[in-house]
Formats: sequence, structure tokens, C-alpha cells
Amino acid sequence: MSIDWAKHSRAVNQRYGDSLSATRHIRHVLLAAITAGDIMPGTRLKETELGKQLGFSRTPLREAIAALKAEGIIETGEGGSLQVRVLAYRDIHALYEMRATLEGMAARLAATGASPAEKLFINEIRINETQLINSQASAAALAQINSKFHHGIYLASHNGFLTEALDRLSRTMVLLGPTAYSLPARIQEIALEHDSINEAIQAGHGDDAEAAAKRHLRNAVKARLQIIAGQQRGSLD
Amino acid sequence: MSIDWAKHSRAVNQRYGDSLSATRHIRHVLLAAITAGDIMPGTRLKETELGKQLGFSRTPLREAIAALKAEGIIETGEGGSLQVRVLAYRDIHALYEMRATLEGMAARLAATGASPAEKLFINEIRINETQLINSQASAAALAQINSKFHHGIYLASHNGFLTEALDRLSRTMVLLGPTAYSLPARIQEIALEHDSINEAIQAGHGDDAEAAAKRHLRNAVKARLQIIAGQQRGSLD
DNA sequence: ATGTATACAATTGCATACAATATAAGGCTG
DNA sequence: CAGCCTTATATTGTATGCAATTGTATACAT
Repeated sequence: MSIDWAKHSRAVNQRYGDSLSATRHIRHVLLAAITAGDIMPGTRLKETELGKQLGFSRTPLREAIAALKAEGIIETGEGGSLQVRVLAYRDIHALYEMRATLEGMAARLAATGASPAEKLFINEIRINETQLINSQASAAALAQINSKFHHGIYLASHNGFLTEALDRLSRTMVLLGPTAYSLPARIQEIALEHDSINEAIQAGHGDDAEAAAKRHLRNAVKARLQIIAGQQRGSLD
Repeated sequence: MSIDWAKHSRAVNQRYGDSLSATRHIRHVLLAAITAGDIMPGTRLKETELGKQLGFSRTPLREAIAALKAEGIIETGEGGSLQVRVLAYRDIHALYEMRATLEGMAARLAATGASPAEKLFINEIRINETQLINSQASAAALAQINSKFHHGIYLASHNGFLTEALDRLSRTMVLLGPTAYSLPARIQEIALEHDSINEAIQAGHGDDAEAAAKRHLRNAVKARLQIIAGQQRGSLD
């Protein structure tokens, strides 16, 4: 069976406009397909086939892939074959360890350096999230508002390199599969943890914000491990 | 005047072997040229010209450039023209702020989690550095052993994402120009600061290691600002 | 003299074609 | 029948060519 590339393509056009270069368009489409779970880690990607399906020649496709390789989303196998990166178990810990440090840093900087407008913006997202949770929104919608909340904090750190590093980590995280919003019990916890972070930021307490963000991430690993344990696909693929 | 690409090409072959794909080879050569200061930030890169000089067609060249764009080393100007990324003044602070956090994290992890062999290895590099300083080695040689020292700590953190993020930052730093080893007074300070970090790691004191690394980076920014002030090229390029 | 429009040159973006290499299958030999 | 070598096929790596866009220079008008 084949993947519905047209759907992802439309989504990318809607999000970024249809004036993207082929290379950038393809990059976003591939990321969307991986995020949606249409392409699982370990899946082999064949240039000719992909190019035909996407309706582009191999040249822009290869450039998009070169960028994704530089980001660590796609890797080359032994014979130069391409595949979606497979994360090892210890990578999960390393990934969350990094995110804990960087999210902590971002939260601290946001608390101490965000403008009043930025703080209001973050608070608004937080309120929005509560409404969505109360209205039993879908896991996808919750994951999206969650992204917004975190990204708002990244931006408020006023550090472009930090923002980019965290964005990159987020993109890498999609390799782990479904988000924690598939766990009903975790949703309420997330809300509380986001509240702690938000409150510390609003109050301008750097130490508290950092600590709250780190706590949040520690709990996130735990939830992730729970999901993985639940999947129990075993090691025989 | 033209750049001596052959020199960089040879250096890359010597370092990585001559079996690299054209794309990867070109990527390393470009990085080397930027690091050496042969190509300054803001310099416009023309594909046709570069390809002819390097002896490759535009296809692998463009793929290498796509990777460097993803890394933030090369950026596209308004009209899609390529140029070496120009860092703004505030980028310098953001960059060092990031490095301080990540180097702190790496030093802490190295102190608490490095294997005995890794600790010995780091210590050996540190001793080596002292010898080089005492023998009045060149700035380039000192910069190289400095890289080794830091990279050794990255690896000892046992966190691949952290190592990669720090490597990436290091590559971005070459955009800032000459290293602090051009300042004689700074060399002795660096030795002392490295000693603090090393001692904390050897002793297994995570807090101390992190603090020492952060101190080291704070002083590094100061030295960097001094260099920039000394250059005083003004803002009229 | 300055601002603007138009034509031309230069450069990037994309596609196709070719070369090299890896994978897989089939036949041959021990 | 098993193992290995040979060959055919599939896939990646590289080169070239064309189209579209952008930068630049010159001429004209204000």
C-alpha cells in the first residue's frame, strides 16, 4: 500500500504557502509523513520511488534528504541506502536528558527575560490548553497546543540557538512514535506541570521555572517509557 | 585572488581518507576553508565558480551546501544567493550562553559517569596541553589540543545528542573568526580553567565540574569580546 | 542630475541522462 | 546439496543541460 502524499503536501502548502521551493516542500512533507507515523523508523526510502510518488525529480529530493540527514532524521545504511533513523533505547534517555537541560534553560530565560507581551502570550496559550482539555479535545489537538506552549517559551528565551536546538530535538522526538497524549491519566498531570512552569515564568522566578521544566521533562520520560512498555512489540521485527 | 582549495582538499583526504563521497568531501573542504578564514562570513558563494574550482559538478556541491544550510553555516540571501552566515552581535552572546549550559552539562555528566579509562584519557590530554603551552606551541596547535580536551569531555558524557549539539556549536563558532589563543594573556588563564574542570571530573564532583565549565565559558566570552573590540573593522563592509 | 524602466547577463532551481556500486538470483563446481 | 562465483538488476552517486528568477547596467524621461 502507498502513502497519501497528497494529503501531507496539501497540509504543507496550507501551512507555509505554495511558493516553497521543491526542496523545502519535500523536506516538510517527509517530516509530516514521519510525524504522522506513515513512515516508521527503519523504513527504507528509495529515491526513485519517492520522487515518482511525490512528483519531483531526484535532485530536489536528494537535497531535502541531505538536510534531513544533517538533522539526524534520516540515516544511511551500510550500502548507502537511506532509512528513517532508528533510535536505540539509550537514545531515548539521552534525548530527554538533553531536553530537560534545554527546556530548563529556556524556562529560566523566559522567566527572567521575557517581555510582558510574551508572558501574556504564554499565559494565553496555557488557558487555551485548559479549555481544550476540558472539552475532551483529540490527542492531536492537545499535542499541537502543547507544542505551542513549549515553543512560546523557547522564543521568549530570546536565544535563537536554543530555540533551534529545541526545535531540532522536537523533530527528532517524532521518531519515538505517539505522544504522551494517548495516555488519559497523563493529560491531567501535564496540565498541572505546565501550570507550574507558567506560574514561575509569570512571576519572573528563574530558578523555579527551570526546576519546574526539569520536573516536567522527568515525568515525560516516565510516561514515554510507559508507552514503550505498552507497545511491547518485542525485539523481533 | 583565489583560494588554495587543493590544500584543504588534501587535508580532508588525510583526515578522513580519500574514499569519501564527493558530497561529504566538499562539505569538509568548505568547513575547513571557513575555519581557516579563507572564506569570511558574508562572502557570497557562487555554485558554478565553486564547482569549477573544486573540480566537482554542481550536484554534489549543492548537496553539501544543503547540509551546511541545515547546520546554519551557510544561509541564503534575499534573492536565493548563497553566503557564509553572518552572526549578529547578540548571536555571540546566545552562542556562548548555549555553550555554557551544554558544556556545564557535559562536564557534570563526565564527572559522574565517565569510565576510568575516559577520565585517564581526559587527564592525559590536559597534561599534553600543558606541555604544548610550555613549549610555546603555535596558536593553531593550542586550538587543536583545546578542541580535543573539550571533545573528550563531550564523549565522556555518554550522550550522543549532547555531543552532537556541542560539535555543531563548535562548527558555528568558527564564524566568529580567530580563536582566543591569539591572546597570549588568555592562554595561561585557559590552562588554569581547564585544570579546574579536569580536577572536578577526576574527583567525580558533578557540581564542581559544571560550575568550572560555566566559569570557563563566561571567561571565554569576555576574551572573545576583547578580540572583537580589537578588530574594530567597523560596521561598514 | 536623479529616478525609473527595460533589456541583458548571471546565477540558482530543477530535470534528465549517465556512471558506479550494491544487491539479488541463478548456475556452476566441489 | 551446499557454497561460491558470475551476471543481471536495482539503486545510489555524479554530470550536464535547460528554464526561471534575480541582479545589473544602460538609456530615457522627469
